[in-house]
Amino acid sequence: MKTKKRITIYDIAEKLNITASSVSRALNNSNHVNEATKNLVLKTAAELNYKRNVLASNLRMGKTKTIGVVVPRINQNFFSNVIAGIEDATYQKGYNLIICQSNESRDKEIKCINTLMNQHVDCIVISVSVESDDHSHLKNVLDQGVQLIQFDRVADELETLKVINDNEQASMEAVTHLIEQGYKRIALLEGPQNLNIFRQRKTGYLKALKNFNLPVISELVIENAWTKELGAAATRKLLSLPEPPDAIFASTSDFSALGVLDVAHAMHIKVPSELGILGYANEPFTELTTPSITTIDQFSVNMGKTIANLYFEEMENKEVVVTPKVISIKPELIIRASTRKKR
Amino acid sequence: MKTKKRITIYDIAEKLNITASSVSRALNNSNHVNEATKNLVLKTAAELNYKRNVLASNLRMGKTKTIGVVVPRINQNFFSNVIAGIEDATYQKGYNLIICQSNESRDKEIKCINTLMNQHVDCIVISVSVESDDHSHLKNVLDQGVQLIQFDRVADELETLKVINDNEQASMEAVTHLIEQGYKRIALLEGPQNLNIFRQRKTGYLKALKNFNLPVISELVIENAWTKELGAAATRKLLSLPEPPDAIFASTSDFSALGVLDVAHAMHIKVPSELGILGYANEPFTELTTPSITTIDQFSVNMGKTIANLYFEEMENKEVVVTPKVISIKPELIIRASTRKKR
DNA sequence: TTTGGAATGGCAATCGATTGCATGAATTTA
DNA sequence: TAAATTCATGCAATCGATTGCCATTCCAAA
Repeated sequence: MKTKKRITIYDIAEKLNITASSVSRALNNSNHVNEATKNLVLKTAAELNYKRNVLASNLRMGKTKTIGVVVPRINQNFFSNVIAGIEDATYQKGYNLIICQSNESRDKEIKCINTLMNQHVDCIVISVSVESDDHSHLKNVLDQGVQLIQFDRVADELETLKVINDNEQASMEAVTHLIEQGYKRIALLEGPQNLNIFRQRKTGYLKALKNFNLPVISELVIENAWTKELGAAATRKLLSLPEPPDAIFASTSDFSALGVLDVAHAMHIKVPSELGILGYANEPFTELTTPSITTIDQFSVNMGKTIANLYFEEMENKEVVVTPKVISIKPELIIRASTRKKR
Repeated sequence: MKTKKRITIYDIAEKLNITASSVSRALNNSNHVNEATKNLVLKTAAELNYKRNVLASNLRMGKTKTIGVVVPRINQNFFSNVIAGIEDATYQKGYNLIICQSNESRDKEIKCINTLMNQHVDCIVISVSVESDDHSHLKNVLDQGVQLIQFDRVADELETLKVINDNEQASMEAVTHLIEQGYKRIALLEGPQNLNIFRQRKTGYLKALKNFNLPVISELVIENAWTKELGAAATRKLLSLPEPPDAIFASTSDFSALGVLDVAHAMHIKVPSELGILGYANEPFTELTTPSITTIDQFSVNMGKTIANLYFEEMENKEVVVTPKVISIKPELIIRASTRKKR
């Protein structure tokens, strides 16, 4: 390991017989240096292959051009897409990304936040874990003066920048679609209601029913069916009711919709003629199942880019105190075979 | 933004009427402090909610407890799984992860490496982009004394730590399986041959044919068919041959296998009876297609953990100059419907 | 000729934590 | 009792970059 000593501004200064101050000013394009020396410094810096020591710079400046991202799971399609979007946009501005996963655990989430704060990130982007009810750790971030942007799963009560989907609207459109296809007894698989996205989706479901004067049948609303397994279990229960549903809206995820489909297959129930299935998130696999699954696309990569750009905008007019900004992205219903009852 | 000033070791020192040196020693559990003062410092630090300024520490120490990861695409299942695995293992050791994506571009890859080097990461983990033939930018990393770990797609000629899959073996097993199922004219969709993983998979294919004394039919080997679209195009070409293949090994990815399947469906060719299909990577969707696709699992999350642990091992015995270590993970053939010709 | 101001650039402190060396006290050994 | 150790702590430099303040030079206006 022959670690040759890195070139510093002092090396440049020495070579040019000036002080480090001037070198620094030249490199930062300050107008407190002569144009000639500025060029000289730039030229020498290039020659010596000088690289600014960001560690020193960060310490001095108190900022790191780094954004911390906390998601429940990195390897979940929606989240990895959002991250890809963020990376794409931040990269262009010379920002770095530190990624943490909370594994849906409140404890780990808190630790992630602490780590990121210790790293002095300039901004934290988070989609909260399912366990996180109390958001004091997020409040801390704000108190420390660090920018906080929530996305997708957000804590409503915290006044932060937010980038969300219009879950209610999407859900309403989805259920409306089911009704228009002629489904009459529509079941809802709902997610943990402490997360607002799942509450909103439920609201959309209820509103759609109301719009068409359909009754809300409580036995058709299943709590906490947000994994493939839970979705399957819920479906078994639903389909063995005296009056089973003729459609199931897995408002939690495409994975639970997949559980529904599996059970339907196993019970030889025809989809979509006997049972309509609708998922959420437009996971890649939804167009590959037989039948393909109708679902809702959240424009996840785009969401990531929006988050990044929101941050940069805020940075630019940081003096102006804006009311907490919320950007809502309208998701799109992707109609596929699993709900095409009418031909 | 009421940024209360952070507590530093000087604040603790002042409060206890000692110097910052002693505080630092106490916090670092040095044995150059009295046990009593050490405890006192620890207690006061906790009371004042002291957090070490890692920026300052990093500058002084010249290391950052940060690992940089460069992958072609964050939101590709294999890579996001590997990242998840790395995160999981590094998190426990208090390390951070900076993630970059090269987007399969050599230019971007170089920029990523530079960024990470500027950030003084302790280690760079990379799976090279398809465009990267010349690896001088990686050599640079080594020259600067930064640990470099390659995985999956590796530059053979660079003497670094490597974590790879035994592609040749896996490929051979896959083709052997096809032969044993009774397929006789087995086509190969191969990837860009500048990447060693694709060369190895081809070698495996050739070896399997040889083992069974089957001829290599050059028109059944299609170059550069590594996306869904290219896989589909290749399939159309193959199936319109005077003597078409009875099986296609999409050695590049499950996506190209998906392209094969699509074309087979469109041409009303029965899978697996008339055409066997075999993919690579065990993407989640492969068990959801009709028929489900036989593929090769790479234990991606586990691969990530292996990478992280390899780094930590190396750290511990850094004095010992070990010959560049290569860890090869044996992938597993997942046999599904798309190749079950015999019943 | 004098004065005022702009343009340059140097000095030194600062951002916090770490650490080699020195000092002085306490303890042990001869 | 004197010399030799050990132990605890302080001092000051260091890691590089940044920046407020001051000093000098030079030119233009009065």
